[in-house]
Amino acid sequence: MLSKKTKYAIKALVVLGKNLSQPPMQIARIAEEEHIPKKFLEQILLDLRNAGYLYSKKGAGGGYSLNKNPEDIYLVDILRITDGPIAMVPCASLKFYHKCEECHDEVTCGIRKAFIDVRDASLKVLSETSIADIIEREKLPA
Amino acid sequence: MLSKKTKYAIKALVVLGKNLSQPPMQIARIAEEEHIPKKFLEQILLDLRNAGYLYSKKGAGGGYSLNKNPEDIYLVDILRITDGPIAMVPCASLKFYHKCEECHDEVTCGIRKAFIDVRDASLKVLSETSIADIIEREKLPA
DNA sequence: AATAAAGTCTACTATTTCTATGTACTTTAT
DNA sequence: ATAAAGTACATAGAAATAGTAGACTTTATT
Repeated sequence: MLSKKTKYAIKALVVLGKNLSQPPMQIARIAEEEHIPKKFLEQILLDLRNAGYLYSKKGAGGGYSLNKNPEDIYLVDILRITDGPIAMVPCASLKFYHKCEECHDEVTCGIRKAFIDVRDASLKVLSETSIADIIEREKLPA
Repeated sequence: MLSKKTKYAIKALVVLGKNLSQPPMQIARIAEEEHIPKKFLEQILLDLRNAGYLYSKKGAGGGYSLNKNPEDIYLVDILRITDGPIAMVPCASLKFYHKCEECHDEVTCGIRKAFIDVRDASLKVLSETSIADIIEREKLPA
């Protein structure tokens, strides 16, 4: 399951993606609109900022805006920042690989091989879906 | 991430799948071979049994064996028993669907649509991979 | 019939991870 | 100078996961 952190991150990016040409948007406003606890959202936006996806401005009239085009922000990127690995087992992870403690022999492990396939399948979708796609889909009928 | 419960369940099923023609195997032996806490494994095997995947026999000489062919036990089934939903958001789940609390309008929700795609992708792999496949893969070179 | 070897069932505890909040600090516009 | 914002770090609270305990039932063996 996706953590709330990640869900909030995606929601915030979608909101900011709709706010492109406007002045930066305050945390408090995003929090209110999306029903996200403000202090929690602060942390999340900071993570996204430190990862290069957001631009922030301090002081009066400050706030957050996207630092990339919505077409160039993919779900994989966000998930990896907020939730970590995409794979369901650490030994099948590309970016957060580490050995499973109890594993005898990783090379022949059939479980690992199966979950590498699962990872590849979800990775494909997550790498093809951008914030722009999500915004676009909200305009369409179900 | 896969819970340890699920990982243990898969390992146990694989062991039992290799034990097909032999007499039932004791929990203690599976636990030892796979380095799984025995009492924890008891619960897991019980779940798998109650779901119809294992046959059990009490008393001296008792133990567990598969109640289906390894070819007919798919990863999806196991995950759903031990971990629950395959989807990453409840509103995109087939078997464990429920509304996301904070969701305004599910029908147009772009996040939901994206994660339905993700679910379909992983579901496909998980529904195509059986215990027999895992056993088969362990025999192959990396 | 007695015994020991197994699984069953329910409840509980411990640990970890996730979610959220609190406080003090920095930057910037007015 | 002041107020409006973000930044940083620490901590608390809640929920899920992992693991443990103990009493009970069934069955093979003697």
